[in-house]
Amino acid sequence: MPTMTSVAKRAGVAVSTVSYALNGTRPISEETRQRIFQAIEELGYKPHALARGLASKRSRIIALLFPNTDRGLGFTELEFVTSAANAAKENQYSLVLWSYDVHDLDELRQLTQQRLVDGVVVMEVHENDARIDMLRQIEFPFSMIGRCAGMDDLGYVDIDFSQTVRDAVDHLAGLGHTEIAFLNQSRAAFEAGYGPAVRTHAAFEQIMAERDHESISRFCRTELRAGYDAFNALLDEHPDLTAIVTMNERAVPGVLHAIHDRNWTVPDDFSLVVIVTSRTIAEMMIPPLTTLEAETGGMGRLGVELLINQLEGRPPEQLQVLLPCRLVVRHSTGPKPDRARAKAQARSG
Amino acid sequence: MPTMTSVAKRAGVAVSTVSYALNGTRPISEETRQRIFQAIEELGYKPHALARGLASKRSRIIALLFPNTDRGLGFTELEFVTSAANAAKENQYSLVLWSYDVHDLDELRQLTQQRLVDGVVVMEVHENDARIDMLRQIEFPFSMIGRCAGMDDLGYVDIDFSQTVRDAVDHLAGLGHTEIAFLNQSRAAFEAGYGPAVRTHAAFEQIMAERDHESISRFCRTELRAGYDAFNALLDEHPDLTAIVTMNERAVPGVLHAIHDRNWTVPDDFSLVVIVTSRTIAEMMIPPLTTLEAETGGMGRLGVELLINQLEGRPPEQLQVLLPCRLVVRHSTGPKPDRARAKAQARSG
DNA sequence: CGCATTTGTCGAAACGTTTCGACTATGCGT
DNA sequence: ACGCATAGTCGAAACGTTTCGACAAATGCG
Repeated sequence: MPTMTSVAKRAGVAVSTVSYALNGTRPISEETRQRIFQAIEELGYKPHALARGLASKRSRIIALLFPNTDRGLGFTELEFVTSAANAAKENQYSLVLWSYDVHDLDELRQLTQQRLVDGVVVMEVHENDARIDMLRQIEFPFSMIGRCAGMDDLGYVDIDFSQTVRDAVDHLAGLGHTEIAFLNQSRAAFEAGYGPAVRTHAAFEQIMAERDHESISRFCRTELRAGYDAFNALLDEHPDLTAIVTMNERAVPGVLHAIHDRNWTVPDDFSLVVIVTSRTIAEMMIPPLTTLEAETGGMGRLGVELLINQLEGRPPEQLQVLLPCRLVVRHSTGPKPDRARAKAQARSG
Repeated sequence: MPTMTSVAKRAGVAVSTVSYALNGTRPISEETRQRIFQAIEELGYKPHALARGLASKRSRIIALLFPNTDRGLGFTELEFVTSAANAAKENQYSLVLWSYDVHDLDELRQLTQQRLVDGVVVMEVHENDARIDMLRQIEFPFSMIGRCAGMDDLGYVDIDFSQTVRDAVDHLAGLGHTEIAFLNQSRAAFEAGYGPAVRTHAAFEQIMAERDHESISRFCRTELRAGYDAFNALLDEHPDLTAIVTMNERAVPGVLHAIHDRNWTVPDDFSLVVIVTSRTIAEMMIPPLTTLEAETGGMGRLGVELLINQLEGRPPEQLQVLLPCRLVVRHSTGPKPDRARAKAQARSG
């Protein structure tokens, strides 16, 4: 396997000269450069990543830190991972995947001490996140997907949850709906300070307050059955509900089943808008869902770029980015139904 | 940051001794070992991954090679990636993600020459895969998810497509269905030699031949609209069809729409079994799908373990693994409908 | 024309490990 | 008592880069 020394020999120069030519660290005459690159070409030389990293103290590897839940990542996170990998590659970095045990802070410390990676992108940041505190304390470079408390000087990229909820409610209100509920993710996630759950909840409350409406919301585990039960519970308590906003994509099938079991159809009898989800999910349901779609790909990319900018000492264009979601109207939302008339019709029909 | 030299000083031994103690490369007296580990503890020392890799010529990093398609990975692949990362971690390896351009072989060669990784796990292997040929030629260690031609001595893990298709057909036959079609993935994938598409096709043909039935199958792009059209085309040509087997999960919603638009219901008027998919997908549809579910998590793990065994010179328990899929009966399959009677009823009703 | 700067290059010292050969005790068989 | 393997340790040479200081030649400037 060719090494830098063999290249230097063949080109008739010192190894340091080869290094300068390769990295542009110092000026090199055009003629020498030519000779060097020719030698490189002929030998098929590629710098040894580890040696380079050891000498330069920069491995050009970054890690993506993702939570090690039992049921793997959600859909949204997938596009995320691939786009992060692509973004890293475009910047000549490698991306390593570190799953972490949420409760084992020490593991994370160990990992950073190995000096394998120059920095980490932390996924699923919580409101008070011990990991962030630690990284900060040991001054290890990082960027975040999501936000946490006291983050004024930290780089992050997140979804603009507040605006997204507002857009969802506005869409429904535009169709005449007034009795709207919010179906959150699990109470556990909320109480753990999971950003999306906390922020959407707060946003919904505020928006309803602005509209002088009661804020009806409910937690729901991220699974079919929980969605089914949650919908029924919600309608038992608030029979006048005509629409739901939710970020709980896994519960949606359950909700649809429950609606179906009432002999209602979507969107004639009930409207549903799912926020922060993807087109693929939306099109998988029947009927196809009206959504507010996040550009998750963009998030992975931005998270990586934020980190790399920081590593290279480049000032980022924006240290903190809030991404909007795009409203895509499909077939799960429609005008507010007239339940009284519907009932009368059913009786006469 | 503490280094091996500082540990050696504090313990009053040579650096090489520390190395031996750490790796068990040579015998160390119990007493010295104690002193060394105490020093390590006190200093909070962790070996420098790059230095270790450089000196030992083994980075303990492996790469997962995934295709860089525009629409990102499918759902199935997600669990896959996370389980691979976990398996690597459990074996004290790091996993880096390399997306590759299918057409750029040179890029792959470059990557391997960087000597960053000890080996690669190749995803989505094709029947005649140039990448595999290259890796083989340069004798770079690898394992495969999927199979390719001439792979007798290569390690791989794949799904037992043939058995899976058989199980699907048997399930439908058990319900009385005889007119069954297979909805494949895109013709492009098939012609590119994409293993799953090729193998399921072949299996279906053979099984139908065994049953003395015509083998009706059709290619279909992996998207909603294509599923819709494919179903209609299929039923125009073969009006007696009562069931479909498919591995094209993205087309399924389209198929369901098309069925719905005929005023048919699933499973009363038509049965559908989706193979090599996941529970999450199955539960997302209405009605929940009868599936043959792959343990994708197991695949990622196995692929990684296969590679690591090879790297460590351990003989693998099994060099080649075929994973079965499990039949999960939900609500998209039912007894063969009696179309004639149904029609008569409709006329009289 | 002389002096300071810049350009282009070199050699050597890092970077933090592993590994090899060599050396001293120690215990063994004879 | 004598050689001999073995346990336990050391020092030094890798591994393949980057980076620093030095230096000669070329260039600019008053």
